[in-house]
Amino acid sequence: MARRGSYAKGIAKREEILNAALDIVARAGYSRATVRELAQAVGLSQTGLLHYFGSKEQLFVEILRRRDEVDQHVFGAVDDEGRPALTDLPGAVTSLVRHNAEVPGLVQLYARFSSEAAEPGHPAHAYFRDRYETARSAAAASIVEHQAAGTLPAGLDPDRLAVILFALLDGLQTQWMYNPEIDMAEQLGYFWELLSSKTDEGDDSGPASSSAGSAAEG
Amino acid sequence: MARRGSYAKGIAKREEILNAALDIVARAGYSRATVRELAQAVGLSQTGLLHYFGSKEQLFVEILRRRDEVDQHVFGAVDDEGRPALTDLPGAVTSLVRHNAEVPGLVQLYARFSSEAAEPGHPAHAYFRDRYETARSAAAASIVEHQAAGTLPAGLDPDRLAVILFALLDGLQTQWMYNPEIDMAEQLGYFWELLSSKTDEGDDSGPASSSAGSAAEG
DNA sequence: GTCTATATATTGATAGAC
DNA sequence: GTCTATCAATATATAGAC
Repeated sequence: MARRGSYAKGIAKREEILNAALDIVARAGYSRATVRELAQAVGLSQTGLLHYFGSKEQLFVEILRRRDEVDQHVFGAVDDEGRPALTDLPGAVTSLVRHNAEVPGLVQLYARFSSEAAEPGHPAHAYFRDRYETARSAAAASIVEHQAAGTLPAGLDPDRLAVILFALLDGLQTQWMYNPEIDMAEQLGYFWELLSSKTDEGDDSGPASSSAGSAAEG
Repeated sequence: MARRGSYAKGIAKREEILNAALDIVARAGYSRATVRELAQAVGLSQTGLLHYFGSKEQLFVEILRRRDEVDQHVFGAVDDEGRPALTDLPGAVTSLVRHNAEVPGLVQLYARFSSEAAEPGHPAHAYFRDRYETARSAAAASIVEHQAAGTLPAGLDPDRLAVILFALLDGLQTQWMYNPEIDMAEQLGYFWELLSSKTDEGDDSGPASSSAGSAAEG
């Protein structure tokens, strides 16, 4: 849109920074993920980088957002126009998990930053809260579709299953960081297996505790 | 054992510090969990506290160890002599989770510290690695017993289920920190339900990826 | 054993020049 | 937009007195 010197370039530079940061973090991990290091990696001074993202927290949030966007396109949660796509949920999630095992630094960034931001006053608290909300909501919707299509047992509770799914993803990553021999994809596959072999009964008593969704997971 | 001035007192003081710290962290959370704050809370100077635990990391590890011991006794993973007890695993874990919801600060400490220590070089890395190993091992053993007793389907793979169980516990806590309305115990109950309604078939293909165990979980 | 004082290190943030 | 320089805020760790 806007040419003439400034606006467009600023956006481009932001993109460049984000992509580079994503790359560095993926390899070097969280400890190297200081504003200075990241800045230097893209040939900027600390101040230069902070010019684009007011604070470290905002920078990190943008990095994670960026990553989500990429993952969502790669693993088919959204189509080329960015609209939610109806894909094979188990397959997509498993692919995602397999991909995550290739970028340990990002897994670490996600784990650390999300646990730091769990503190209610943290600048990135809302980001994660909303992200979980959205992800659960999308996953639950996807589960419903699978049930309609007969690819997941109708007896499953979409909302609760969505919570469990993302809990599992996060938790697997933690254990994997301590023992890379743990095969996240394999474990996840077993989980789907457990679900599928569930006897197909109607609904049950307990009230669902939250909403549902289908974004990518860190 | 040893009387005469020093040794015994040192141990007692350590205990006192640990218990107090546990209490403070449970209420105040991780941000207040600086060596200084903890020291002051037990009427010591920062140096005074560090005299008992060489570093912050060691202190935190001891706090978590302490907590595990307490939890294991309360929730029956070990008997009064400290030997592994054969108890109702689903029940014990659910009780534990319910208890954790009462001590948000500890959940936070666990989440943050365990994600920090995930970095391979971290002083507490080995502690968590071993803890997960032990916990999985004990849980898997417990699952086997339940299967023998007919309280869990024989078709379940103990090793993989143990990984999934602890992943679920960790992950639920994360989501719960961002949205306390998420009922961890309820979610866990649903998970057990899913398992129990599993059609009771024999074993299957996939190789198990890790070992098993039955300690408490943060 | 416990304290005071201090060293040390890190890092995020700001002021202001170019 | 980008840099240099500098601040300021923590926090942990250590030295050494009492």
